[in-house]
Amino acid sequence: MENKIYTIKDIAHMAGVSAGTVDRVLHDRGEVSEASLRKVQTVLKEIDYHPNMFAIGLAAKKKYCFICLIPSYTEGDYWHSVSEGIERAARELRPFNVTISYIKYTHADEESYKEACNTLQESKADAVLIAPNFREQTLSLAQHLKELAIPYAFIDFNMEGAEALKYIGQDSYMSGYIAAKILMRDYKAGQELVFFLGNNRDNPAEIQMERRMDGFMKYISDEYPGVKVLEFVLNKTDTACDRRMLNEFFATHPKATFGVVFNSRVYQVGNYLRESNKRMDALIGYDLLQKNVELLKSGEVKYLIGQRPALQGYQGIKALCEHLVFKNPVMPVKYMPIDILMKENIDFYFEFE
Amino acid sequence: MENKIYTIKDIAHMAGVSAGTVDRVLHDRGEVSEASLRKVQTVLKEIDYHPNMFAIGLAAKKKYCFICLIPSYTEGDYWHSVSEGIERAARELRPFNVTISYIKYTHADEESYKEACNTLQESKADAVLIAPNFREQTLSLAQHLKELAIPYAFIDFNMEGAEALKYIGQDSYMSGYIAAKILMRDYKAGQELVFFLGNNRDNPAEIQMERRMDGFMKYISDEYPGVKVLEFVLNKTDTACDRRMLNEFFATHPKATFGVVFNSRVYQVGNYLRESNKRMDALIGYDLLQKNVELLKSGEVKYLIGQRPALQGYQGIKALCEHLVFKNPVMPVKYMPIDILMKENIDFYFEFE
DNA sequence: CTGTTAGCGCGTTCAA
DNA sequence: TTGAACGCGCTAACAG
Repeated sequence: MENKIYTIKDIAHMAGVSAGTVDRVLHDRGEVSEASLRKVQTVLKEIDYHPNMFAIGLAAKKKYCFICLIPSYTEGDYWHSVSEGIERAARELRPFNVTISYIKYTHADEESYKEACNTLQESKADAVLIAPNFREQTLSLAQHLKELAIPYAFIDFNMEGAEALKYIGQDSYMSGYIAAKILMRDYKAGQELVFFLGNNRDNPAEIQMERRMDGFMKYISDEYPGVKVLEFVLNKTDTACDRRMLNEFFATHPKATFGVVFNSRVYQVGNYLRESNKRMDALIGYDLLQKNVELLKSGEVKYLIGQRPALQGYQGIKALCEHLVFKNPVMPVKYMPIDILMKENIDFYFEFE
Repeated sequence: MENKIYTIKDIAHMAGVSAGTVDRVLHDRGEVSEASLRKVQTVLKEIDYHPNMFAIGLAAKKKYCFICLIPSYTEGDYWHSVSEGIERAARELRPFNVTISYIKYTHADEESYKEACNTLQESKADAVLIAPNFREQTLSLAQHLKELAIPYAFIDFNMEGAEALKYIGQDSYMSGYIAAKILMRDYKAGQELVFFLGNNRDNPAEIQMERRMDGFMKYISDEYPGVKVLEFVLNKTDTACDRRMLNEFFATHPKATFGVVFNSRVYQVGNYLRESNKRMDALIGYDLLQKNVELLKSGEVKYLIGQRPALQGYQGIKALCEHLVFKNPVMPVKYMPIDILMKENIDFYFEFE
């Protein structure tokens, strides 16, 4: 357990070779005789050598170009948080000559995704962070990257079959299960449940929602098997239409006072409630979008489940960097915590700092 | 929004002085004429200069000695987590010549704390991280440090009146309020509440418990004003005694099925329940000690409130470093998130990585 | 008061 | 195949 910090010079001295040779061995870029190689390796085995990161950062001339394939976003939405995490990683890694750029696509728009994938294939990246969308394009992209030995990581959603360096995201099934467990605390016999769903069922991102639903239903069927579950499809954009439909829905289902929104747009329901001066007994949703958080504070939304989007972006980039730049091993899967937020603890919540 | 990365040389060039002078200005260690000072400051105001941390790390010769005054601990307990965070910070900061050492005391033991404070005053530290215990000694220690201009930060518990560089911890009142809100979900009329309390009321750490209790009672009196609340004092060490007393307690109070432990020793109650093959309808406690987590998983404990001890240690050290080494401004207060853990999300929980 | 200079540890030439 | 030499950006010591 020596505490001494060894430098390349130390190793060179001990092995009886020069620093240059040690460096060649460490980065095995050949041009080293068998004899020197063995001498250096012997020394390396004996000591606990950790290169000085600061010297590496300072000296490195190699530029790394990371590209992120993520949905485009507006201020305060989910992918905005992801990009904040990415930006944070970018700042930390800038001294290592890592530069990060983006290729954005429209979420759930197949044409847009396809185009983005193509753009990515044409650009030359050293590593890629992907928020996957459509399966087929993703797999073909993964294939292409694998052939070029370009490491790639997935965030948010794991595309089975495309073996990425790393997947970072939440266990959707369990987060659905927890949503149910939290929500049903307030349940009293006779009340009905509403699932507010998105209207684009062809969307691959719906797979995630469905896993959440499965988890949710698992809890319901275990603990509250008799509960009546209604479904209401929210229009992604047409608020006026939603409003009419919701009015009608709540008029015809007066007992439907427990709501779940499986995507991150619980604000659609929350805003409706606020505007029409209604309340549900309990409404739960996902993700801490600004709009969602406001409604949590004002009470229309009772619970939010957080999945640390910024941390996902941050860790995704860091993982690629660990692998590519620092040559450190990387765990293939990292599940994010399932954070439970209510009016009372939302103010103390943060992902960083 | 220029993206250019400026170096000291750039600044020197722009200001028409030498790099040495710029360095003197940046670290205001005098020996600079009014004229040069102004020229450099003008340039600094115009550009967005961030020194290259790697160069700093590589070049710095100054040694920094940080000392942590914290309770001694055993594997898996609360202060062990804190120290893990500190160690993580230590690893990150080692290249900046920051070394971290500890002075430990026995929690809630006034003599031990006094002695530790004295040891600290005699040792020469460049910065100090304090987990405060007894008020009087803490204030006098703070006074001493202030006179020597040694920065100090508090974690876990804020000692009012001793103006530290930073306080990092949880809002105890709110975390008590949340504990009540969570616990009472399962409440059914007629059931009784038990507060399991520690037996050393003279302990200053009890102040924190009391704030939690206040928050808890605030919720109870707002939402369940009629609930009967019982108290049970746990012996810190004498398990056999506790066991007898608990048997008697539960025998005489069959409706007392809702429990709260305001300190981190919910495992005392949980283990009793497990051993005597009992269950309470709901039991909530604080802190993710190994023992607590096990009981959460096996069901004797239903909820745990987490307060990120490791992050507290980590951020405490980092704050001192930001202030002392990097000369960056530091926010005086940082509240930790109030994490809600249940059997279902405990496996995904982590403070780092 | 100011400019110059010598490293910090490592990556990368370039001669030998 | 190797070693020596330079520079990354910054700090600190030194000479002017």
